[in-house]
Amino acid sequence: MANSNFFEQVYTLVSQIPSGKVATYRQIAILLGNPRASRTVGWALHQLPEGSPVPWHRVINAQGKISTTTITELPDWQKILLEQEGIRVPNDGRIDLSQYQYQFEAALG
DNA sequence: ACGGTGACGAGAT
DNA sequence: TATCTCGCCACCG
Repeated sequence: MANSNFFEQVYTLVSQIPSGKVATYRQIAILLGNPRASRTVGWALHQLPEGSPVPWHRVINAQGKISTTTITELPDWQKILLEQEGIRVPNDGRIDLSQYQYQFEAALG
């Protein structure tokens, strides 16, 4: 179908993450069969338009921290969104993955 | 077809 | 533990 692109698969997978849970770029990459394509996963989310229904804010790096390097506003914005969903973000910015990381059970449909 | 790009990751210092 | 460096790979013009 139209969703054979790597990007589309990323979007589909990220859309499965429920409110209050998070996933890592590496986790997504592994589920898509490319353990080393984590950068591409991040890039795919970077390309999302502003009004996208994809919950991009629920994806963080393997350290449990918010990435969003150069873009100034996004880090705080993403933190706010996560806290609104009940995720506790410590002062050092490290989210407890053992508590909040979502385990994709059924992956793609 | 080719090379630059980039919300990453892991190892080295 | 904090930083720095380098390798990775799909997308786009």
